[in-house]
Amino acid sequence: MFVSTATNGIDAKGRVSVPAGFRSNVAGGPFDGIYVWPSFDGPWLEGGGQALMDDYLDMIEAMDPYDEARQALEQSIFGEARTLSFDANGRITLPKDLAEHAGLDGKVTFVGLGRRFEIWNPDSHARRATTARAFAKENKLKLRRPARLKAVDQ
Amino acid sequence: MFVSTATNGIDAKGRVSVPAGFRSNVAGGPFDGIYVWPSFDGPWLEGGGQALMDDYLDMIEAMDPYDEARQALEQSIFGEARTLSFDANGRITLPKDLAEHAGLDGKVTFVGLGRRFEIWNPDSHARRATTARAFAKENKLKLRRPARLKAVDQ
DNA sequence: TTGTTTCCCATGAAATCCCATGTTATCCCA
DNA sequence: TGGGATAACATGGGATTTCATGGGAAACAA
Repeated sequence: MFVSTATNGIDAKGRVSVPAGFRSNVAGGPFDGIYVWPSFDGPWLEGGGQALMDDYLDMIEAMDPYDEARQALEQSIFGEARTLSFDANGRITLPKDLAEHAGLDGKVTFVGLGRRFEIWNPDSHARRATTARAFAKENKLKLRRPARLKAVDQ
Repeated sequence: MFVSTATNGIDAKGRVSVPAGFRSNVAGGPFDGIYVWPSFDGPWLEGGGQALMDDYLDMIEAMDPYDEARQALEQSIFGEARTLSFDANGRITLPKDLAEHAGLDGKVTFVGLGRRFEIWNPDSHARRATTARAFAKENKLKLRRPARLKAVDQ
């Protein structure tokens, strides 16, 4: 599970350390690295490990082959995603176009969100985190008991 | 189940002993430790084990992916949470920003609340416990034996 | 060549591990 | 039921490892 937030630097070669907790979370996969693609929702990046991509594949395969939404998702996720491998010190090299999409420069913020994570410009993320906290407080009642807990007769 | 209240010291390195009863409650999980994040409701910390985080993940994933409330909750829970591992003696190291959020200094109070627990400044907790007791007395008639909840495969 | 990418090693700071100790709680047996 | 033995717990401090980061050399591409 991806949790917590960490800000690391981008060096002159475009390298960024992936937080150690994120790395251990994808360890054991078919390759030593992560999948990253531009969010189609805004100026940040989405990422995850093999397990996340398998989930998306299952969801997409459950749709009809020529469903327009399916084709859009296939294109926007699988078409845009990169496999970024770790170097011996746990860094990835961020491709320029991805850095551009997210407005990354100098420093980047990794945000764990459970099954997946996001990569943000630190300033943009700080603003978002502030509003999110207020919004979470107002909307906490939307959290409902998990579906896997069912009432039964005793 | 997390129950009872205990107050332990923070040492110079920021280490705190987690009450033994809390530790045994999360034993057997994928890592030997707890998840802790700042409450978005006030100056204290929320915590739990893997089971609690799995519940939150289920609840959040049951919401519409583009619901703003969902994104705010994802950010405020998973984005802010830390995995704090126990050392050989059952201590965690409290990150400075978490200690700051809860106004912790010298001593901390763990409060068991069933599926989750909270971490408080001992003085703040004493004040809250007093008002909570009065509130419970006024609202005791709301207690009803619920239908039993059982975990089921989905 | 010239620029880019990958691999390798160095370094300082921070986090973690390991061992020691006093105190409290629990066990056990008379 | 008393009371000593034993184990569990909370705490302190030094040693070691991990982590993030920087830079050079070798492989590769244009």
